[in-house]
Amino acid sequence: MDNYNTVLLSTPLFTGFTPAGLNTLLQYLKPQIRLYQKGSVALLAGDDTAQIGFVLTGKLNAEKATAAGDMQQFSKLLPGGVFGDVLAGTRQKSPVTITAQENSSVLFLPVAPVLNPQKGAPPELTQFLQNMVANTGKKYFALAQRAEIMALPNLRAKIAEYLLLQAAENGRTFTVPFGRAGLAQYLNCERSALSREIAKMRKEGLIDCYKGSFKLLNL
Amino acid sequence: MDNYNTVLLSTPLFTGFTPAGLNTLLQYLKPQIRLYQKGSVALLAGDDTAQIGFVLTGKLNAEKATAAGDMQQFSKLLPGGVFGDVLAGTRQKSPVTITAQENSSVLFLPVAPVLNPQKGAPPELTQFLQNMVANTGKKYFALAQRAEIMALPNLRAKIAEYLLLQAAENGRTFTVPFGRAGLAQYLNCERSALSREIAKMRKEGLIDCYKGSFKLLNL
DNA sequence: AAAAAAATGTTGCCCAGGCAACAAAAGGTG
DNA sequence: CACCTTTTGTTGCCTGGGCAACATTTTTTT
Repeated sequence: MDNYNTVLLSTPLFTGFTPAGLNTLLQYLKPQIRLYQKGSVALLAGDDTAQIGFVLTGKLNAEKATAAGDMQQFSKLLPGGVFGDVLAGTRQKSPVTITAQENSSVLFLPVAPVLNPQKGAPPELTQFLQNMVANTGKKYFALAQRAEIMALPNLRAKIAEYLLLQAAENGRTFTVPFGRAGLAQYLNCERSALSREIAKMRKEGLIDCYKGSFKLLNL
Repeated sequence: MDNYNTVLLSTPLFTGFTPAGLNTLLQYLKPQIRLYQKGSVALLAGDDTAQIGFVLTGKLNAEKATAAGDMQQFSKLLPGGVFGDVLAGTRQKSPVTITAQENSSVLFLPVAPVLNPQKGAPPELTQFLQNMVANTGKKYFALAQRAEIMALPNLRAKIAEYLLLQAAENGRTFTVPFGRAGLAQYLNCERSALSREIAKMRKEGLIDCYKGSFKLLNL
């Protein structure tokens, strides 16, 4: 029981929890642990689950069928990874399929007793509920911010907006959480084009950078 | 009191409510109604409110400061419009400013007693809580879908994906909720380019359409 | 440290689609 | 219906950046 406590506590849905509080809550919520063999499916696109999955061990993949019919990979889920957290509250069907890429174990937490608390619900439930709502809200705003950046009319604007937002959070010097390839994907542009434009901006004296580290010289 | 019940009930956050249930809930949540003169500010960017705003009468505007410093308009809020619904649960600062475009009245609902229910909370609270979570989740998925479409590599793909998604929900013949200009904005492309490509697709016999009505002939 | 693999930089070609400018059609309004 | 406004279609021009191909640097492996 206690061995995966630390994994759960590292999760945004359990921020602010003590190990004891977590245990109390888990006793109430009655989670299930399921094991998946490499290649088996933990969540199928089209399901409407009402459970949140927490990856305890192993590695899973979130995939999505494209219009072309092939499976497009999306994100990897490592221990501490969470899935279904946004979906579980809605009565909607999952847009993604989640498959075990290695033998994995996942803890599933039903949301019904969170959204529809029973007599005997522990006070910790409130914290979890707040975390759930805050978590989804944060994800929404993060996505909205990305959509806004993607919508900008040219590459220079995208880069500038992204860097300015980073600077607003971390000051004029900061390190981005992406490699070039990842940043290109985030900004929705070609990696080569991104390099080109960054080089141009450097030549113009707007920024200074080395790999993931950026310094804004001139806004 | 009863005159704005219907407005609230038309809102996604109150779906499934009876007028009586709504009243019971409101008595517990102790909403505030505020009046705004034309031009005054109902929510300032940077605030971290913990209230959900329901427009009862009038018309407000959601605006956002762009990197360039000017105010970019976003969406209009008419009676039945809701704002702060996603924000309220997170402890984040509002990215938008909301200004009254006409004299308006807004009902504010505090979320604290929803996320942190007190003794004496009515059973209706549960339904509202579920609506809140479902509402944010739905918005998240709607936005994720748009982001995915925007990320497609060319205009034809964007249009096709959008139409296919619509068809998946409504069948081969359907009407889109946008005019051409709105659709172009949603797809993040030029209106003229959209018209051009739609015309091309029509000539190729892929689709048939008149204004907002589309019919998919060949997938 | 040598070799292999992965990430990043650089550059030329070329076309999808942004932009502008105008035409045509559809909706209001008095 | 005559007038104005808004929405939609069409078309020519021109460029930003996608794409491919290769160079260089960094990281990992043995």
